[in-house]
Amino acid sequence: MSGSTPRRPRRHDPGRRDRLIDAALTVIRERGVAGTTHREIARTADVPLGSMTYHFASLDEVLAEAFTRHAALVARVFDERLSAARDRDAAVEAVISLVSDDLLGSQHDLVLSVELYVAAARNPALRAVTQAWMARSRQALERHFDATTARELDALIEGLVLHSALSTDPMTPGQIRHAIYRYLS
Amino acid sequence: MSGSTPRRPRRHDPGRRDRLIDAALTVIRERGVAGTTHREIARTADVPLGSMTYHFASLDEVLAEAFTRHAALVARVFDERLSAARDRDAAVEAVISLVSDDLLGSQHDLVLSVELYVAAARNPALRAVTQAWMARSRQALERHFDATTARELDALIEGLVLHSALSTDPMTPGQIRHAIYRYLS
Amino acid sequence: MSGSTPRRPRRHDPGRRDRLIDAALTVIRERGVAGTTHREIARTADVPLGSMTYHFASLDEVLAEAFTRHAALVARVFDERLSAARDRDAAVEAVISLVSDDLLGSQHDLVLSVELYVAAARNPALRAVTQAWMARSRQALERHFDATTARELDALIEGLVLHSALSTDPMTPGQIRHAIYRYLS
Amino acid sequence: MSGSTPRRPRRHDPGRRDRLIDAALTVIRERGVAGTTHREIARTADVPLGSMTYHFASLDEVLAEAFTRHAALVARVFDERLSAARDRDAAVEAVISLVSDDLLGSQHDLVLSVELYVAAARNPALRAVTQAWMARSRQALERHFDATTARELDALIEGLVLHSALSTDPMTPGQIRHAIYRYLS
DNA sequence: AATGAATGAGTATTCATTCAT
DNA sequence: TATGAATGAATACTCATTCAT
Repeated sequence: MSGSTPRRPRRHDPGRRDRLIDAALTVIRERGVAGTTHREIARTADVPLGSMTYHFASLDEVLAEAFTRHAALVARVFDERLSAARDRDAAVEAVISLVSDDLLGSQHDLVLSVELYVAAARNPALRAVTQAWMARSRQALERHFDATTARELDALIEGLVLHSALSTDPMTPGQIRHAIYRYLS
Repeated sequence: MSGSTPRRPRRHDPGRRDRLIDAALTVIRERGVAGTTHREIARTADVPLGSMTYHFASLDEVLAEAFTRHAALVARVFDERLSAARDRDAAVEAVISLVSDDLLGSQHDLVLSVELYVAAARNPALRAVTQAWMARSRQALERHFDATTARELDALIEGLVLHSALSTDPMTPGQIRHAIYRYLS
Repeated sequence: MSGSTPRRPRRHDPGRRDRLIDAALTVIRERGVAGTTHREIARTADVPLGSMTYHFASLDEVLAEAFTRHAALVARVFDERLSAARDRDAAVEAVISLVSDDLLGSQHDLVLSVELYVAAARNPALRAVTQAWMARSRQALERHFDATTARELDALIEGLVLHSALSTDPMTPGQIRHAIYRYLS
Repeated sequence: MSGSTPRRPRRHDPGRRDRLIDAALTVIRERGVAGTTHREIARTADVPLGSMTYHFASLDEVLAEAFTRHAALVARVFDERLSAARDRDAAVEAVISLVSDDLLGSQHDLVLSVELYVAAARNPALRAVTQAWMARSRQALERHFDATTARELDALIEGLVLHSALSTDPMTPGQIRHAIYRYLS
């Protein structure tokens, strides 16, 4: 308990707030929102507890910042994949690889997203984050698909990801491709 | 301090365990898994705190029982809707009404389901519950659709429900119908 | 810090709530309301911290109970002194000895009373306690004096006590007697 | 996070220490000594937190300065009222109007005074302030009354003020006048 | 001369769980 | 069989004060 902690003389530390947000994302991934506490984040970032409440007014603020960052990262991938597609066929491929490679590839972010959904159900501040995020991914899809299709496709992607996230036998890339093709055919 | 507590003389109370599970579901719905505590459940069921640990070995046991019951209720609706369908067309209508009426109709159970998904991500005992549930709804769909279609359809349903649950403008029944038709066409 | 605390195996302890209220009064006397914390009270009563919040919903509740008890004790002395007086002269003597002996005699209760006054200025629950107490002491005085005199006398008593409490040279019994005589002459 | 904080470019600011003392008095009035913190004072004065410990060695120093200023203000009113009185009758009127108008007129200073009394009970530095203050108001009274009368009158004033401060039905000016007349008759 | 950042001790409160009756 | 009392670990958050810039 004691003796193992090396001295930690780090008075001047610009960018600490930033590192704390990253640490929060790590903790949410590993322990869930329910297991995300000031202490756990501080420990993960190797920072004294008091530092948390210096940089953030409340734990909710930390969560909101963390999820905002997560949503921005995922949304960027969406944008990049879809803006790189030159025609509809390429867009379909982009969606498939988005789900197979980006979303399901990293167990990590997948759990994060689901955590965010649930947290948003109780926390209005977080709900704003999810909604902005949903809107942004829909817009990315609308580069290539009409509004109705974009919306439905977005829901299908959500379902495929969630299902795979929770299943013992998640869908293979081939199965993902099949489902999306079928819908978009 | 006195006078406000109504008498509660219920020493012999068969079925109390049962009522506690229902109370747990109520609390999960209203406060989320994170806000579900022995105390809150006991208060909701109007039962002394000590009664909780008398009937359940741990809070996790309570959660598992509660979610098992919830899953059974939802699965039953799935079964009933789909077994009532005489042909594929009727099955398609059944799926549509399942989503529009049963799942989205009651905000209640919708939140409950998402809560379960996330809780399952951390808790192996709960994961078994979700998986049994997923398997069962897939089976119900397989009465009318081939295995691949059933699986994909199940994911689509999930996505539509989740999306609507979190959106400020949830899909209308007409939009739900459109999405499912399109997929099954 | 450790090693000096003897085992404290006291699971069954009826009357604990009561002892906690007394402990709270002790702490208020010694440390002031500002220095009265759950921890300090628990330590004084030699009881685990968790016990405090088991018996009281909040620290304010503890304060209210403690001051209510204090007020009741002081009011009782008032009642006894004054009801023992057979005529007006005896009543005057009773008031004098009340101030000199009972109120100023014990530095203890004197500080307690002033603490209560200030706490009441911010805390409506405590204000109710002070007001009930004021009313009661006025009633006791009204056994022997008309309403106006009772009220004014009550204020004079307050002033004499407060002044003496804070002064480096508090009034002697003779001076107290002189002041009261002069007013009642 | 941004945009809401108005610019505050006040590097050179003589008289800041002074403004901080006034801000402290404001905070004590509104939140009590218990609620008076570096942060609250800095916020009230619209000054960075670090400025507090730059100008004052400790919070106690701030309190002492604040109360000293408060006592000086009240004492000045005492002096002015009483030095304006040309004879004993005028002095009696002066005392009455002191209590009715100056002390009870402004709820403000009334609470402040009582706060000071209690704080003084625990804090020797503050006790010196109250005692100097008491001495000074007694001196003012001694311009017109003998030493014993001055002392007793001072206590009566204290009692009338405290009583009125805490009562739901504070004394009317007429009642104040009656009490003081009776004592001085 | 002045301040934003940092920190560690402390606060009220919640809670799962244990235990004596 | 049932329960009120008890407990210790944990939680979010506050704050006086120190320090590097």
